[in-house]
Amino acid sequence: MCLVRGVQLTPIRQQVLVLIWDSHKAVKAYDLLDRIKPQQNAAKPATIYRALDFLIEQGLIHRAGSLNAFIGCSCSDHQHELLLLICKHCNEVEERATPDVMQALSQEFNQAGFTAHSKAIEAHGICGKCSDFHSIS
Amino acid sequence: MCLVRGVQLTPIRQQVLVLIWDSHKAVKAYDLLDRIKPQQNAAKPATIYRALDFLIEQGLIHRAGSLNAFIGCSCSDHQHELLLLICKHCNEVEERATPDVMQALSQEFNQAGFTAHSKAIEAHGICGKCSDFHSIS
DNA sequence: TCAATAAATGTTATATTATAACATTACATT
DNA sequence: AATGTAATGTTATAATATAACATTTATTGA
Repeated sequence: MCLVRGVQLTPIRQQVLVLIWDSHKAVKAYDLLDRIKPQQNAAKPATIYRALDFLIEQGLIHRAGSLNAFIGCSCSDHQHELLLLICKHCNEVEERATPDVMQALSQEFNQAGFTAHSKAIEAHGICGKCSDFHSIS
Repeated sequence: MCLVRGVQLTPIRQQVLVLIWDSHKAVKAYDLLDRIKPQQNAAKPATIYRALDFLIEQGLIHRAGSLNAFIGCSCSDHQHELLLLICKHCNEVEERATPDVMQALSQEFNQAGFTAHSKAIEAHGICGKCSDFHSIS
């Protein structure tokens, strides 16, 4: 994908991307910094934030504003405007493409005369797995 | 409203709320800290963050996660799950109640088996006023 | 090819945002 | 008055993020 776009997925950027995809939880920048140290001994905050900026620009990850954390984008090649379902219990983040919601949103933008460049929806609550577990036990 | 709920809108909390409502832009915590100093000489970060926590709990303000900033909630008495339209040009934030979007969202939660406790939608772009201005000039 | 340019990274420092932990005060209830 | 609770004061520090400038690496174009 990066090849096609003529941008470089350098080792640092790739390592950060892999670390983010290592779990389905939102990851903090400084956790990434700690975890990239074995491979990038000289890594500093700027190292991470630059990689994050790049990955966000390319639509490969999202910033979860409500958490000050980052999460891989599972639909990078098509639209990556999506809904993040953040579980308070297991901390996993589910991403969903939401055509209906997005269409309703677009209408709202039109009504408001607003030109949207980016949009983000974040919901906090309890995911299916965790509520199943609780109701069983 | 706070009376009805049996919670205290103390001077500090009220002053913070007023300061937030002083503009329709999202306000940073440390700006609030500076601006409350004339009235609350002893104010420290904790002073502000405690007031902000209270106001968020009561649904009187929102945290705009994508900005690390805070904005008054114009619909505190009914549902305060809403859409924030953040203008990159004038920095004003318009809030809109969005029944259609919220309904589509609820369906999405059902499908995902997700129990939502809170939801936030933030859009970045250019507001009507600013795009009018640009197209005229 | 090689100089010029641009892109990425290294490095140091610091700015910004937020919370922890414990002390004190204010006020209500018994 | 004693007790409890909510709010605030106070000090310190943690966590998140960027600025600014130097150096290295990749790309381009003569």
